Amino acid sequence: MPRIGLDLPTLIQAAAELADAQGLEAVTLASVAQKLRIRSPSLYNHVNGLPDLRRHLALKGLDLLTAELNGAAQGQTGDAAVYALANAYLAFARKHPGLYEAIQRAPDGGDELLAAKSGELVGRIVGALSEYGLKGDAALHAVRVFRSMLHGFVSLERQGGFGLPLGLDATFQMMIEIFLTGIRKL
Amino acid sequence: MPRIGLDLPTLIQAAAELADAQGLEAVTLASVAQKLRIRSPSLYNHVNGLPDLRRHLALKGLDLLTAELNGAAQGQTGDAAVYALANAYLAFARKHPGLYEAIQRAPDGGDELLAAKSGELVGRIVGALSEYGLKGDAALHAVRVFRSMLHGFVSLERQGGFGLPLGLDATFQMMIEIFLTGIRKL
DNA sequence: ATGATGAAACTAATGATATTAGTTTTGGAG
DNA sequence: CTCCAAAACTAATATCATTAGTTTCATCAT
Repeated sequence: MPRIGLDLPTLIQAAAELADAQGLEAVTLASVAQKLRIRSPSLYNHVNGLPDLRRHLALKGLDLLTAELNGAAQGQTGDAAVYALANAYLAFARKHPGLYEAIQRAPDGGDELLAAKSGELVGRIVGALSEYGLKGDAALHAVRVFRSMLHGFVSLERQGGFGLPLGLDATFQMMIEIFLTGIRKL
Repeated sequence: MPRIGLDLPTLIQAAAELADAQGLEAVTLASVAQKLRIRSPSLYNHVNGLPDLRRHLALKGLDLLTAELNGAAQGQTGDAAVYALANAYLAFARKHPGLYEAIQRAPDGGDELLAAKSGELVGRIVGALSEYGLKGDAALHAVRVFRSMLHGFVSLERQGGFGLPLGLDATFQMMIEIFLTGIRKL
């Protein structure tokens, strides 16, 4: 039994790589343990079972995504900020499909940390849309619509729901355009 | 061994009820067999394993959804048709969350029947948007954007991604409005 | 140096699942 | 009434998560 020196970040990193390469379904305690050259019960020294491992993946995904969005929106304002945010969101989902899926499938009921990180991400979007003079409920609705569009596109694209992948980037840009045109009319 | 007289439609119906009540994850051969008071290996007389069962759920979901959309769009034209389609889509996803999930998670690679039914559904949407004078690629993009919005909203709503469920219907209506405003400007 | 301690690995065992193989029963066609 | 194929069954295997209990070793206090 050589002492490997495994720690939580290394474990989550291995799981994240598996998720991004083969999908979240492929992340089992058995597969992660095999990748780390360890027996699966040993993982319980770092993580509280499969649900907890998935939760950590979601947390890592939220951290990464938030960081990407923050970086992309740096110094941008108005339409440029919205486009930057949207494109960074799409880029993240394409680069980290497994982590993206982990974010979506995380049950946020009662999980304070998860809710906080999730709220931080939404806050970034709220900020970008705050310049459009939307008042009260309209602002809330606009943020929800924006998120729906982004997530719907990413989700359909990943699942191959669009058929031929031709012109997907153009579709995405047009979607943002439609959104901006729409909310200016409100 | 009393002969139960189980057939494929009954089996799929039982699985669909389980899916809608407890989520697609809860649909296992074991759980379906228990609901039918049968041993799980017996299911192989009707279905070719769990993946095949999931496929049948997706097919049933597509049939139901397409029927709902067809009914809702009957005789409607223009904006009314788009609203009717969107609302029927949302209503279906709320009423049949398990079947909706089954549709999304179905791998359509190489499955002709699945692809055909999927195409039929998309065709219904194409029809509703054909009156807006979109030419060539623009029409393709518009359909994709519409589907992204619908799916994104439904998906986030189901997962609780919007936080408080307050005003979700208003958000949805505004989303359609934004879409229609946007594509008229093209 | 050395020895105790606790963390981190292990083995063993249990229970759920899907799946395959082979067996039994029975409803219905001839 | 007989036979047969379909539809149920039992038995067995493999994979997975999880729990319990065991061993080892790195580190820190002596």
